[in-house]
Amino acid sequence: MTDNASDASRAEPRGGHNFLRQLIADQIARGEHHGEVVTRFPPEPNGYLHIGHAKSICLNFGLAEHFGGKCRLRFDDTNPEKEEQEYIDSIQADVHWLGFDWEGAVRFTSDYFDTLYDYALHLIEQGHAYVDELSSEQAREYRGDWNTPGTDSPYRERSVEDNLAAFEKMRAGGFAEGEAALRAKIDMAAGNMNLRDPIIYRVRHAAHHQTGDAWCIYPSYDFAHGQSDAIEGVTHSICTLEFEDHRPLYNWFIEHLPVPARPVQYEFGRLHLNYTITSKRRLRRLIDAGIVDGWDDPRMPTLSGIRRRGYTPASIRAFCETVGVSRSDGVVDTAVLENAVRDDLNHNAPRAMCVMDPLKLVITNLPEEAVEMLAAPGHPNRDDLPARTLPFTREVFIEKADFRESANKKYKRLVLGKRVRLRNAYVVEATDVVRDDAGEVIEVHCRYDPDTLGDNPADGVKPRGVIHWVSASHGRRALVRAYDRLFATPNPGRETGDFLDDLNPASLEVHAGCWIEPGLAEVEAEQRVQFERIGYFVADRFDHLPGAPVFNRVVPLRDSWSKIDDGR
RNA sequence: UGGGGCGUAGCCAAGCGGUAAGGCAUCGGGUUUUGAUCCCGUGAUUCGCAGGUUCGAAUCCUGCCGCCCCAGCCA
Repeated sequence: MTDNASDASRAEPRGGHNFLRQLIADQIARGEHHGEVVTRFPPEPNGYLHIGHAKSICLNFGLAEHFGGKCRLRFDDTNPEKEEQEYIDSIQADVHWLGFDWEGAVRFTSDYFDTLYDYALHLIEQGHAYVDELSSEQAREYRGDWNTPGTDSPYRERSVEDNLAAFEKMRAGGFAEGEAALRAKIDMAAGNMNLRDPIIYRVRHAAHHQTGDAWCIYPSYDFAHGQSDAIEGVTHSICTLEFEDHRPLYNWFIEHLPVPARPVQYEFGRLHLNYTITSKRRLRRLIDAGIVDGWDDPRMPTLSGIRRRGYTPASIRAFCETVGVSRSDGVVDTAVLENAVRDDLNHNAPRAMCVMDPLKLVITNLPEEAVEMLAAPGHPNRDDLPARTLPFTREVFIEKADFRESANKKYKRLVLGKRVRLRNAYVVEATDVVRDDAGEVIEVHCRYDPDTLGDNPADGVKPRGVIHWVSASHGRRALVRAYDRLFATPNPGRETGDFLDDLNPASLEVHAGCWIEPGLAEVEAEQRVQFERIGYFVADRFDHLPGAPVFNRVVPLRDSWSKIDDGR
């Protein structure tokens, strides 16, 4: 299956509760917002999007979709020193991949720099803002702390004319960075630190990726964000919990400025996943330390990594829906994410066979040149997926783990002297083994029962189970990477102090000598498939070549057996 | 010691004065040519703790405890 296949069935997933969806439904019922809901996804282009952002994307776009409103993509680009075009591109690609389209053109906070500048002027003229020439160190001292009220800056009571002139000097490049900043005149004794005369504009002699050298002063997040929301007619400005105590400031600006609309900020709890990390700093360390291959390594929690791992956009959306949206800060089990993709792939991924750790099985009552083409379904309960054809030959490969010389009855695979069914083919009975000089079994001999295609043996002795296989003469070689979670502990670094000490040493196992059924060698990159009895896999987005197949394991099949009994 | 939040089953999460939804996980049982899927069944005398109001509280009041965020001219 490809992404489009799963997008086709974009049913409203059920499960998690979303307090914002309910709140908006109530508002609309009361006749608010004129029935129109406008949201936005406002990333700063300073890094790659990760699974946590997916929750915000699904929330903002999902709400607009649900209420027939609009959602836009707006880059919050007020800090040119940390932002890059590369991120602007990757963020757009990731949002699209997730399955969302923003209304109209991509927006940038920098689109509104002129208006924002005028708003700043307005604040100065109204006596609500002043240019502070305290250094940032001095400003920190004046700010006080949680237990000490701040002290007014000596520049706080400058005249409007004075401020206007100083602000113009800032804009014209008359100040070096840190020498002056425009601040809102609110309350230096406020319990909420955000209200202790917050910065509105600061000096940055840096070129901006969108506006070039047009400006050497840039608005702060607090000043730019709400006003941009107002300019765009955003009705619900949704952000995460840590911005909660910025809300009074958000409202203060809206109330003191001649903005065209009055957006309202709402906060929700961030997504935390156990066994993973999402901090930009730590993710970068994984790359720098060479532990992963880059931002899109299949083990990374970035959307590009998750995509390369083989997760479907639909499964990420379903996951976000399952997790729900609330105001509490919880930690979601990674198993829920894995389960979401299993759900999707179980329904949509075609089945195939792959032997990852091969052992030769010789069917001695089959002539060497015999090739029987067996039909196999593409999916056990979906006949709309195309069937496949499996060449059945004298020599096939089975998994080493699927054969034992002796085992108890719980072992439902091939045992010397016993029977097992080859998936989609015949029942075989193991008769002999061939050993190498070290005594290791390198070949198993068996006889097959030609009357067991679709039937049990006539003598009533049923096979113990079903194992997968690939023709040794007609199968194709493949490279398979078995990925697992990157960390071995639920909260990396919590106990050890350094998250790098909690790595899962087996997060990647490369299987170079795999055998896949012939039809599988020609699949396209990003095609997903279930290797029966093993798990879900995807043809690598970049490394897979027709004729030189490379598969990534998305997630193994659920396995209730391995944790119960080893069958010995 | 200040300000803002959050505490309901292992994990998410409803409930908002009338006697504890749902999902994931777990554990039983059934079906099965994937030890998968699917299908049934399975858990809180109790809602952080302690008091109080009430015929009746997870829901209201008081006090306490725990966890998260805030002292960037970052977002």
